[in-house]
Amino acid sequence: MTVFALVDGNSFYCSCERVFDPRLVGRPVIVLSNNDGCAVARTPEAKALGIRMGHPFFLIRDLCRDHGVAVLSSNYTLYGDLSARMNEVYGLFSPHVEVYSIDESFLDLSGMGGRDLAAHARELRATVRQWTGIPTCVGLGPTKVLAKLANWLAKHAPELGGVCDLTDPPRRLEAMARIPVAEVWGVGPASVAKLDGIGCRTAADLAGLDHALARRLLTVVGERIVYELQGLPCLELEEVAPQRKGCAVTRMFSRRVDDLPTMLEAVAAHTTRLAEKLRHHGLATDVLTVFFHTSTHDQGPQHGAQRTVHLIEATNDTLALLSAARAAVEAIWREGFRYSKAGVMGVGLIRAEEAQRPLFGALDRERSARLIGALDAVNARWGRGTLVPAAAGLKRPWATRFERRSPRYTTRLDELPVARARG
DNA sequence: TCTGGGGTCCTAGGACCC
DNA sequence: TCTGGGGTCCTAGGACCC
Repeated sequence: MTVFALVDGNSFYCSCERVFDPRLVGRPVIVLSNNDGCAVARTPEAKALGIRMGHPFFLIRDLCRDHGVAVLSSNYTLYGDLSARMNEVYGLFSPHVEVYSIDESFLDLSGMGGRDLAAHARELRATVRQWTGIPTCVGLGPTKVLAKLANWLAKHAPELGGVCDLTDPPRRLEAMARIPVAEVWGVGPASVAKLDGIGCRTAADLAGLDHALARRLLTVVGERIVYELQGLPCLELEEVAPQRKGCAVTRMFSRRVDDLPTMLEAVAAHTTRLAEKLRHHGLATDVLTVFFHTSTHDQGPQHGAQRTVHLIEATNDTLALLSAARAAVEAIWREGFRYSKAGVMGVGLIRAEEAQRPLFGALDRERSARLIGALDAVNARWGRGTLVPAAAGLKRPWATRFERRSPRYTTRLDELPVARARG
Protein backbone atom coordinates (compact mmCIF):
# COMPACT_ATOMS: atom_id res chain seq x y z
CA MET A 1 0.00 0.00 0.00
CA THR A 2 1.10 3.53 -0.69
CA VAL A 3 1.83 5.58 2.41
CA PHE A 4 2.76 9.23 2.39
CA ALA A 5 4.08 11.20 5.32
CA LEU A 6 3.79 14.95 5.54
CA VAL A 7 6.34 16.50 7.87
CA ASP A 8 6.29 20.18 8.73
CA GLY A 9 7.92 22.51 11.21
CA ASN A 10 5.72 23.86 14.00
CA SER A 11 5.43 27.67 13.82
CA PHE A 12 8.44 27.22 11.60
CA TYR A 13 9.91 30.72 11.39
CA CYS A 14 9.40 31.25 15.12
CA SER A 15 11.01 27.89 15.89
CA CYS A 16 14.04 28.86 13.81
CA GLU A 17 14.43 32.02 15.86
CA ARG A 18 14.15 30.05 19.10
CA VAL A 19 16.93 27.67 18.07
CA PHE A 20 19.41 30.53 18.25
CA ASP A 21 17.82 32.57 21.02
CA PRO A 22 16.63 30.37 23.90
CA ARG A 23 15.22 33.45 25.64
CA LEU A 24 12.34 33.17 23.17
CA VAL A 25 11.32 29.73 24.45
CA GLY A 26 8.08 29.84 26.41
CA ARG A 27 7.41 33.41 25.29
CA PRO A 28 4.95 34.47 22.62
CA VAL A 29 6.88 35.08 19.41
CA ILE A 30 5.78 36.36 16.00
CA VAL A 31 7.68 36.82 12.75
CA LEU A 32 6.63 39.57 10.36
CA SER A 33 6.32 39.58 6.59
CA ASN A 34 8.42 41.78 4.32
CA ASN A 35 8.39 45.43 5.28
CA ASP A 36 7.46 44.32 8.79
CA GLY A 37 3.91 44.44 7.46
CA CYS A 38 1.98 41.61 9.08
CA ALA A 39 2.39 38.52 11.22
CA VAL A 40 3.19 35.44 9.14
CA ALA A 41 4.32 33.07 11.88
CA ARG A 42 3.08 32.81 15.46
CA THR A 43 3.89 30.51 18.34
CA PRO A 44 0.95 28.95 20.24
CA GLU A 45 1.46 31.57 22.97
CA ALA A 46 1.01 34.32 20.38
CA LYS A 47 -2.03 32.64 18.82
CA ALA A 48 -3.57 32.47 22.29
CA LEU A 49 -3.36 36.27 22.44
CA GLY A 50 -5.59 36.42 19.37
CA ILE A 51 -2.91 37.26 16.83
CA ARG A 52 -4.07 35.93 13.48
CA MET A 53 -2.19 34.82 10.39
CA GLY A 54 -1.67 37.92 8.26
CA HIS A 55 -2.64 40.27 11.08
CA PRO A 56 -1.30 43.77 10.22
CA PHE A 57 1.41 44.62 12.69
CA PHE A 58 0.38 48.23 13.26
CA LEU A 59 -2.94 46.92 14.60
CA ILE A 60 -1.29 44.68 17.21
CA ARG A 61 1.70 46.78 18.11
CA ASP A 62 0.23 47.76 21.49
CA LEU A 63 -0.94 44.24 22.25
CA CYS A 64 2.54 42.91 21.57
CA ARG A 65 4.12 45.52 23.83
CA ASP A 66 1.66 44.88 26.66
CA HIS A 67 2.08 41.11 26.57
CA GLY A 68 5.81 40.95 25.98
CA VAL A 69 5.52 39.41 22.53
CA ALA A 70 8.88 39.01 20.82
CA VAL A 71 8.49 40.57 17.36
CA LEU A 72 10.99 39.73 14.62
CA SER A 73 11.43 40.61 10.96
CA SER A 74 11.67 37.61 8.69
CA ASN A 75 15.13 36.17 8.15
CA TYR A 76 14.71 33.98 5.08
CA THR A 77 18.40 33.21 4.84
CA LEU A 78 18.28 31.53 8.24
CA TYR A 79 14.99 29.70 7.61
CA GLY A 80 16.14 28.40 4.24
CA ASP A 81 19.32 27.02 5.73
CA LEU A 82 17.54 25.22 8.57
CA SER A 83 14.99 23.89 6.08
CA ALA A 84 17.79 22.32 4.02
CA ARG A 85 19.19 20.66 7.15
CA MET A 86 15.79 19.20 8.02
CA ASN A 87 15.45 17.72 4.55
CA GLU A 88 18.82 16.04 4.94
CA VAL A 89 17.47 14.29 8.02
CA TYR A 90 14.32 13.23 6.16
CA GLY A 91 16.54 11.53 3.62
CA LEU A 92 17.64 9.09 6.31
CA PHE A 93 14.04 8.03 6.88
CA SER A 94 12.88 7.66 3.29
CA PRO A 95 14.70 7.43 -0.05
CA HIS A 96 11.90 9.45 -1.64
CA VAL A 97 11.44 13.02 -0.43
CA GLU A 98 9.53 15.87 -2.06
CA VAL A 99 10.41 19.30 -0.74
CA TYR A 100 7.00 20.95 -0.92
CA SER A 101 7.72 24.29 0.73
CA ILE A 102 10.22 25.88 3.05
CA ASP A 103 8.73 24.03 6.03
CA GLU A 104 6.89 21.05 4.54
CA SER A 105 8.05 17.86 2.88
CA PHE A 106 6.28 14.75 1.67
CA LEU A 107 7.99 11.40 2.24
CA ASP A 108 7.06 8.16 0.53
CA LEU A 109 6.98 5.47 3.20
CA SER A 110 5.51 2.76 0.99
CA GLY A 111 7.04 -0.69 1.14
CA MET A 112 8.55 -0.32 4.58
CA GLY A 113 7.71 -4.01 4.99
CA GLY A 114 5.51 -4.31 8.04
CA ARG A 115 7.46 -1.71 10.00
CA ASP A 116 5.47 0.26 12.54
CA LEU A 117 5.10 3.48 10.55
CA ALA A 118 3.96 5.58 13.47
CA ALA A 119 7.05 4.52 15.40
CA HIS A 120 9.19 5.37 12.38
CA ALA A 121 7.56 8.80 12.27
CA ARG A 122 8.17 9.37 15.98
CA GLU A 123 11.83 8.52 15.52
CA LEU A 124 12.03 10.97 12.62
CA ARG A 125 10.52 13.71 14.76
CA ALA A 126 12.93 13.05 17.59
CA THR A 127 15.94 13.04 15.28
CA VAL A 128 14.97 16.29 13.57
CA ARG A 129 14.43 17.87 16.94
CA GLN A 130 17.77 16.74 18.26
CA TRP A 131 19.83 17.54 15.18
CA THR A 132 18.25 20.83 14.12
CA GLY A 133 16.32 22.01 17.16
CA ILE A 134 13.07 22.33 15.20
CA PRO A 135 9.85 20.72 16.53
CA THR A 136 7.76 19.06 13.83
CA CYS A 137 4.50 17.21 13.28
CA VAL A 138 4.01 14.19 11.03
CA GLY A 139 0.83 13.04 9.28
CA LEU A 140 0.51 9.61 7.67
CA GLY A 141 -2.02 8.65 5.01
CA PRO A 142 -2.49 6.67 1.79
CA THR A 143 -2.71 9.88 -0.28
CA LYS A 144 -1.14 13.32 -0.06
CA VAL A 145 -4.44 14.98 0.84
CA LEU A 146 -4.97 12.48 3.67
CA ALA A 147 -1.38 12.90 4.88
CA LYS A 148 -2.01 16.66 5.05
CA LEU A 149 -5.22 16.04 6.95
CA ALA A 150 -3.41 13.72 9.38
CA ASN A 151 -0.79 16.39 9.88
CA TRP A 152 -3.51 18.90 10.74
CA LEU A 153 -4.82 16.50 13.39
CA ALA A 154 -1.31 15.93 14.74
CA LYS A 155 -1.06 19.70 15.22
CA HIS A 156 -4.47 20.15 16.82
CA ALA A 157 -4.63 17.11 19.11
CA PRO A 158 -1.74 17.40 21.56
CA GLU A 159 -2.42 13.94 23.00
CA LEU A 160 -1.18 12.44 19.71
CA GLY A 161 2.37 13.53 20.46
CA GLY A 162 2.94 15.14 17.08
CA VAL A 163 2.23 12.04 14.96
CA CYS A 164 -1.13 11.10 13.45
CA ASP A 165 -1.69 7.97 11.39
CA LEU A 166 -4.76 7.91 9.13
CA THR A 167 -3.83 4.85 7.08
CA ASP A 168 -6.54 2.77 8.77
CA PRO A 169 -9.88 3.38 6.94
CA PRO A 170 -12.37 3.05 9.84
CA ARG A 171 -10.27 5.28 12.06
CA ARG A 172 -9.96 7.74 9.20
CA LEU A 173 -13.70 8.09 8.61
CA GLU A 174 -14.33 8.68 12.26
CA ALA A 175 -11.66 11.38 12.41
CA MET A 176 -12.76 13.07 9.18
CA ALA A 177 -16.28 13.53 10.47
CA ARG A 178 -14.83 15.92 13.06
CA ILE A 179 -12.68 18.00 10.71
CA PRO A 180 -14.20 21.13 9.10
CA VAL A 181 -14.07 20.97 5.31
CA ALA A 182 -12.10 24.23 5.25
CA GLU A 183 -9.11 22.33 6.67
CA VAL A 184 -8.86 20.06 3.64
CA TRP A 185 -5.84 20.85 1.44
CA GLY A 186 -7.05 22.65 -1.68
CA VAL A 187 -10.37 23.79 -0.25
CA GLY A 188 -10.29 27.57 0.13
CA PRO A 189 -12.90 30.14 1.13
CA ALA A 190 -14.67 30.17 -2.24
CA SER A 191 -15.06 26.40 -2.22
CA VAL A 192 -16.18 26.36 1.40
CA ALA A 193 -19.01 28.75 0.51
CA LYS A 194 -20.12 26.56 -2.38
CA LEU A 195 -19.93 23.38 -0.34
CA ASP A 196 -21.81 24.96 2.53
CA GLY A 197 -24.64 25.65 0.10
CA ILE A 198 -25.17 21.93 -0.40
CA GLY A 199 -24.72 21.02 3.25
CA CYS A 200 -21.18 19.72 2.87
CA ARG A 201 -19.43 20.79 6.06
CA THR A 202 -16.84 18.21 7.10
CA ALA A 203 -13.98 16.35 5.45
CA ALA A 204 -16.14 13.21 5.68
CA ASP A 205 -18.98 14.99 3.85
CA LEU A 206 -16.61 15.96 1.07
CA ALA A 207 -15.22 12.42 0.83
CA GLY A 208 -18.77 11.21 0.26
CA LEU A 209 -19.59 13.77 -2.43
CA ASP A 210 -20.67 12.51 -5.85
CA HIS A 211 -17.74 12.82 -8.27
CA ALA A 212 -19.72 14.53 -11.02
CA LEU A 213 -21.12 17.05 -8.55
CA ALA A 214 -17.65 17.73 -7.15
CA ARG A 215 -16.41 18.39 -10.69
CA ARG A 216 -19.27 20.71 -11.53
CA LEU A 217 -18.90 22.65 -8.31
CA LEU A 218 -15.13 22.72 -7.89
CA THR A 219 -13.70 21.71 -11.31
CA VAL A 220 -11.33 18.79 -11.75
CA VAL A 221 -9.29 20.06 -8.83
CA GLY A 222 -12.20 19.39 -6.49
CA GLU A 223 -12.92 16.01 -8.03
CA ARG A 224 -9.31 14.98 -7.42
CA ILE A 225 -9.59 16.01 -3.80
CA VAL A 226 -12.65 13.78 -3.38
CA TYR A 227 -10.74 10.78 -4.77
CA GLU A 228 -7.77 11.53 -2.57
CA LEU A 229 -10.00 11.78 0.51
CA GLN A 230 -11.37 8.34 -0.36
CA GLY A 231 -7.84 6.95 -0.30
CA LEU A 232 -7.35 6.78 -4.07
CA PRO A 233 -4.11 8.59 -4.96
CA CYS A 234 -4.30 11.16 -7.77
CA LEU A 235 -1.23 13.17 -6.75
CA GLU A 236 2.25 11.70 -7.04
CA LEU A 237 5.39 12.43 -5.13
CA GLU A 238 7.46 14.96 -7.07
CA GLU A 239 11.01 14.29 -6.00
CA VAL A 240 12.48 16.37 -8.79
CA ALA A 241 10.92 19.79 -8.89
CA PRO A 242 9.59 20.49 -12.39
CA GLN A 243 11.19 23.45 -14.11
CA ARG A 244 9.57 26.58 -12.84
CA LYS A 245 7.38 28.49 -15.24
CA GLY A 246 7.62 31.98 -13.88
CA CYS A 247 9.86 34.10 -11.72
CA ALA A 248 8.90 37.35 -10.04
CA VAL A 249 10.27 40.08 -7.80
CA THR A 250 7.54 42.26 -6.34
CA ARG A 251 7.68 44.53 -3.31
CA MET A 252 5.60 46.99 -1.37
CA PHE A 253 7.47 50.25 -0.90
CA SER A 254 8.39 51.26 2.61
CA ARG A 255 6.74 54.58 1.74
CA ARG A 256 4.56 55.69 -1.14
CA VAL A 257 6.20 56.59 -4.43
CA ASP A 258 4.77 59.39 -6.60
CA ASP A 259 7.59 60.40 -8.96
CA LEU A 260 8.95 58.76 -12.07
CA PRO A 261 12.68 58.77 -11.17
CA THR A 262 12.00 56.87 -7.95
CA MET A 263 9.74 54.40 -9.70
CA LEU A 264 12.38 53.82 -12.37
CA GLU A 265 14.95 53.20 -9.66
CA ALA A 266 12.76 50.75 -7.76
CA VAL A 267 11.79 48.78 -10.85
CA ALA A 268 15.44 48.70 -11.89
CA ALA A 269 16.36 47.26 -8.50
CA HIS A 270 13.65 44.59 -8.76
CA THR A 271 14.79 43.78 -12.30
CA THR A 272 18.39 43.45 -11.15
CA ARG A 273 17.26 40.98 -8.51
CA LEU A 274 15.10 39.10 -11.03
CA ALA A 275 18.10 38.69 -13.33
CA GLU A 276 20.14 37.31 -10.41
CA LYS A 277 17.41 34.80 -9.61
CA LEU A 278 17.18 33.69 -13.25
CA ARG A 279 20.95 33.18 -13.44
CA HIS A 280 20.93 31.28 -10.16
CA HIS A 281 18.45 28.80 -11.66
CA GLY A 282 20.10 28.75 -15.09
CA LEU A 283 16.97 30.20 -16.66
CA ALA A 284 16.22 32.95 -19.15
CA THR A 285 13.12 34.85 -20.24
CA ASP A 286 12.04 36.73 -23.35
CA VAL A 287 8.82 38.08 -21.84
CA LEU A 288 8.97 40.65 -19.08
CA THR A 289 5.93 42.07 -17.28
CA VAL A 290 6.26 45.25 -15.24
CA PHE A 291 3.52 46.60 -13.01
CA PHE A 292 2.88 49.12 -10.26
CA HIS A 293 -0.25 50.18 -8.42
CA THR A 294 -1.67 52.22 -5.57
CA SER A 295 -2.99 50.71 -2.35
CA THR A 296 -6.69 50.01 -1.87
CA HIS A 297 -6.12 50.86 1.80
CA ASP A 298 -5.29 54.44 0.82
CA GLN A 299 -7.76 57.24 0.33
CA GLY A 300 -7.34 59.17 -2.89
CA PRO A 301 -7.28 58.17 -6.55
CA GLN A 302 -6.49 54.58 -7.37
CA HIS A 303 -4.50 53.42 -10.36
CA GLY A 304 -2.75 50.32 -11.55
CA ALA A 305 -0.66 49.88 -14.67
CA GLN A 306 0.95 46.90 -16.28
CA ARG A 307 2.96 46.32 -19.43
CA THR A 308 4.36 43.16 -20.97
CA VAL A 309 7.36 43.50 -23.26
CA HIS A 310 8.87 40.89 -25.55
CA LEU A 311 12.64 40.76 -25.87
CA ILE A 312 14.32 39.85 -29.11
CA GLU A 313 15.83 36.77 -27.44
CA ALA A 314 15.53 35.03 -24.10
CA THR A 315 18.15 36.26 -21.68
CA ASN A 316 19.10 36.68 -18.05
CA ASP A 317 21.47 39.56 -18.74
CA THR A 318 20.83 42.29 -16.19
CA LEU A 319 21.45 45.15 -18.61
CA ALA A 320 19.22 43.74 -21.34
CA LEU A 321 16.37 43.23 -18.90
CA LEU A 322 16.93 46.66 -17.36
CA SER A 323 16.46 48.50 -20.62
CA ALA A 324 13.28 46.55 -21.39
CA ALA A 325 11.90 47.28 -17.91
CA ARG A 326 12.77 50.95 -18.16
CA ALA A 327 10.93 51.29 -21.47
CA ALA A 328 7.89 49.59 -19.96
CA VAL A 329 7.76 51.92 -16.96
CA GLU A 330 8.11 55.03 -19.10
CA ALA A 331 5.37 53.81 -21.42
CA ILE A 332 2.78 53.31 -18.65
CA TRP A 333 3.80 55.97 -16.14
CA ARG A 334 1.05 58.30 -14.94
CA GLU A 335 1.53 61.24 -12.61
CA GLY A 336 -0.72 62.11 -9.73
CA PHE A 337 -0.88 58.84 -7.80
CA ARG A 338 0.77 57.54 -4.67
CA TYR A 339 1.99 54.09 -5.66
CA SER A 340 2.44 51.41 -2.99
CA LYS A 341 3.91 48.48 -4.85
CA ALA A 342 5.86 47.56 -7.98
CA GLY A 343 7.04 44.33 -9.49
CA VAL A 344 8.73 42.61 -12.40
CA MET A 345 7.91 39.13 -13.68
CA GLY A 346 9.42 36.81 -16.23
CA VAL A 347 7.05 34.21 -17.66
CA GLY A 348 7.49 31.28 -20.01
CA LEU A 349 11.01 30.64 -18.72
CA ILE A 350 13.41 28.44 -20.64
CA ARG A 351 16.81 26.98 -19.80
CA ALA A 352 19.37 29.67 -20.58
CA GLU A 353 21.51 27.43 -22.79
CA GLU A 354 18.48 26.57 -24.94
CA ALA A 355 17.69 30.18 -25.82
CA GLN A 356 17.41 30.60 -29.58
CA ARG A 357 19.42 33.25 -31.36
CA PRO A 358 17.50 35.83 -33.37
CA LEU A 359 18.41 36.49 -36.98
CA PHE A 360 19.01 40.17 -36.39
CA GLY A 361 19.96 42.26 -33.39
CA ALA A 362 21.32 39.44 -31.26
CA LEU A 363 22.90 40.22 -27.92
CA ASP A 364 26.66 39.99 -27.73
CA ARG A 365 26.67 36.96 -25.45
CA GLU A 366 30.41 36.81 -24.91
CA ARG A 367 30.62 40.36 -23.80
CA SER A 368 27.56 39.92 -21.62
CA ALA A 369 28.97 36.76 -20.03
CA ARG A 370 32.21 38.54 -19.10
CA LEU A 371 30.48 41.57 -17.64
CA ILE A 372 27.75 39.68 -15.76
CA GLY A 373 30.28 37.10 -14.65
CA ALA A 374 32.36 39.82 -13.04
CA LEU A 375 29.25 41.34 -11.45
CA ASP A 376 28.19 38.02 -9.93
CA ALA A 377 31.72 37.25 -8.77
CA VAL A 378 31.99 40.53 -6.87
CA ASN A 379 28.59 40.06 -5.25
CA ALA A 380 29.32 36.43 -4.35
CA ARG A 381 32.56 37.51 -2.67
CA TRP A 382 31.36 40.64 -0.90
CA GLY A 383 27.64 40.03 -0.51
CA ARG A 384 24.57 40.73 -2.59
CA GLY A 385 24.17 44.37 -3.54
CA THR A 386 27.87 45.25 -3.32
CA LEU A 387 28.01 46.04 -7.04
CA VAL A 388 24.76 47.23 -8.62
CA PRO A 389 23.80 48.98 -11.83
CA ALA A 390 23.56 52.72 -11.26
CA ALA A 391 19.93 52.65 -12.41
CA ALA A 392 19.01 50.55 -9.38
CA GLY A 393 20.01 53.34 -7.02
CA LEU A 394 22.12 53.50 -3.90
CA LYS A 395 20.11 55.27 -1.22
CA ARG A 396 16.83 53.53 -1.95
CA PRO A 397 14.44 55.39 0.36
CA TRP A 398 11.60 53.17 -0.92
CA ALA A 399 13.29 49.92 0.03
CA THR A 400 11.80 47.22 2.22
CA ARG A 401 12.25 47.50 5.96
CA PHE A 402 13.64 44.71 8.15
CA GLU A 403 13.98 46.60 11.38
CA ARG A 404 13.89 43.61 13.67
CA ARG A 405 15.83 41.00 11.79
CA SER A 406 17.86 38.51 13.78
CA PRO A 407 21.42 37.66 12.70
CA ARG A 408 21.93 35.22 9.82
CA TYR A 409 23.62 32.86 12.28
CA THR A 410 24.37 29.96 9.96
CA THR A 411 25.33 31.65 6.71
CA ARG A 412 27.28 34.84 7.53
CA LEU A 413 30.62 34.73 9.27
CA ASP A 414 30.21 38.26 10.55
CA GLU A 415 26.89 37.35 12.16
CA LEU A 416 27.97 34.23 14.06
CA PRO A 417 26.59 33.92 17.57
CA VAL A 418 29.15 34.81 20.22
CA ALA A 419 29.62 32.75 23.38
CA ARG A 420 31.50 34.15 26.33
CA ALA A 421 32.97 31.99 29.09
CA ARG A 422 33.62 33.40 32.50
CA GLY A 423 36.79 32.21 34.10
C1' DT B 1 -36.71 30.87 -42.24
C1' DC B 2 -32.19 29.05 -43.09
C1' DT B 3 -25.61 30.72 -41.96
C1' DG B 4 -20.29 24.34 -40.21
C1' DG B 5 -17.10 21.96 -37.46
C1' DG B 6 -13.19 21.40 -35.12
C1' DG B 7 -8.97 22.57 -33.83
C1' DT B 8 -4.85 25.56 -31.42
C1' DC B 9 -2.93 29.26 -28.96
C1' DC B 10 -3.00 33.13 -25.97
C1' DT B 11 -4.64 35.94 -22.19
C1' DA B 12 -7.10 37.37 -18.17
C1' DG B 13 -8.99 36.20 -14.07
C1' DG B 14 -10.08 33.18 -10.27
C1' DA B 15 -8.73 30.05 -6.73
C1' DC B 16 -5.55 28.04 -3.94
C1' DC B 17 -1.11 27.12 -1.59
C1' DC B 18 2.81 28.28 1.88
C1' DT C 1 2.54 56.67 9.44
C1' DC C 2 2.02 51.50 9.14
C1' DT C 3 -1.81 45.99 5.61
C1' DG C 4 3.78 40.35 2.25
C1' DG C 5 5.87 37.68 -1.62
C1' DG C 6 6.03 34.10 -4.87
C1' DG C 7 4.29 30.37 -6.86
C1' DT C 8 0.73 26.67 -9.38
C1' DC C 9 -3.30 25.18 -11.89
C1' DC C 10 -7.82 25.67 -14.19
C1' DT C 11 -11.39 27.87 -17.05
C1' DA C 12 -13.53 30.90 -20.27
C1' DG C 13 -13.35 33.64 -24.12
C1' DG C 14 -11.30 35.62 -28.19
C1' DA C 15 -8.37 35.31 -32.30
C1' DC C 16 -7.07 32.59 -35.71
C1' DC C 17 -6.56 28.48 -38.65
C1' DC C 18 -8.18 24.97 -42.20
